Amino acid sequence: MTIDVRTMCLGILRSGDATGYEIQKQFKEGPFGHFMEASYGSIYPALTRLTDDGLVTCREEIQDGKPDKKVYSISAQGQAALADALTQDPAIDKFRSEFLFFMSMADLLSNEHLTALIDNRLGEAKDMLRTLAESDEDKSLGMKFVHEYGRAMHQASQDFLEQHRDMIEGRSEPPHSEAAE
Amino acid sequence: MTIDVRTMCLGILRSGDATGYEIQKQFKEGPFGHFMEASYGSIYPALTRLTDDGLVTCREEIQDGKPDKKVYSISAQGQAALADALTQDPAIDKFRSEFLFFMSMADLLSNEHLTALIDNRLGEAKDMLRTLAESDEDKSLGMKFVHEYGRAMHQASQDFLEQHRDMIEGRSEPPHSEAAE
DNA sequence: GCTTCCATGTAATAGGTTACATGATTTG
DNA sequence: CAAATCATGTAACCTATTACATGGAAGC
Repeated sequence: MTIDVRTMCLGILRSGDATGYEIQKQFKEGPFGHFMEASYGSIYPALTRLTDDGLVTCREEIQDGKPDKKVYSISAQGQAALADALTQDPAIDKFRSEFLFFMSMADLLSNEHLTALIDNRLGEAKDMLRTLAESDEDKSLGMKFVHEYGRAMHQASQDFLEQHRDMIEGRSEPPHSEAAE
Repeated sequence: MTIDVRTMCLGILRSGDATGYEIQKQFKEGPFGHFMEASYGSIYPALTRLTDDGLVTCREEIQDGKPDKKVYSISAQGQAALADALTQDPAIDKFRSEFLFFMSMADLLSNEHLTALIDNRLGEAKDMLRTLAESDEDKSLGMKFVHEYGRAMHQASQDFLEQHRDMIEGRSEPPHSEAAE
């Protein structure tokens, strides 16, 4: 059994009550953002099921303009279910990079294209680094650890790209369609 | 449109003819292994469709004991389709780590468990590093680049874990069920 | 003798994403 | 005035994984 969205939601709720909307933000920008993800389409059904199973409780906060807010809290049973999930072995880390796929075919791309790709990737790394730097509130040790890990990885990525981009840029001419063959 | 298994197969076939079986190995151990993955269940149907669409050609090699080998080659149309796919913007890199999810909940786990988790993760990083070191044949520039990138990242991961594991290990007692609260 | 490697393929299933539907309020 | 933010939820779709089915040969 692999960690699914339900379990991830339990994990997020452990650091405080939240709405589905807020949980999604945690996946996108929060401390979990750099190694997990989930969309509304999976989060809302997950919260419904967690409620049905008694793993979370839900209180509704009526709001004026917006739709009523549903604030979820993890229950004792939820804590237990989470602890139980942590009994299994974690799946191997997965990294998927279309950027690297593109780079592996560098000889099919023009220098301008390669430069743009690297600049974009570098921009992403810097965005992540900034996001991580911003969310610097008080956290549990575990949170600090994963936070620092993320920082280290994105820094390493940035460093690598800056130091090795010339390896692939500034080479021969872009491949012409009608060039010699 | 995001890079799917079909496109990835085209990319792999660019560096040489291969069977479905060999392609899967490239995803698992080869130079693409650290940033892409695919299983037989997706590779074989992909190759069938690529053949139907004329993007690859297939020649059968009869073997004695084993089932006949189907060796695939990328065609001119396949080259074009690949080049076209590289026109799109690559999707943002995705990293998914159940290991980090576990670590973020470190306060729910015993020191022994945390130690085991880190040791396992470290083992994986070392395995990857070894695999990358082995596949050191002659490659294109692009291949070398992604190879070095992978090396750098796994090295950074290893370094981080070795240098920061004490941050999370050797702490207070594992959470007893009946301990004071 | 058991496991792994070679080798191809199919079917059931799961899991999630994308797009849709709705709508007020705030920010640029 | 347009876009983003807040806020929830459903349904169609897609894609890929898992398990299954088959089986000889080679290595441990």
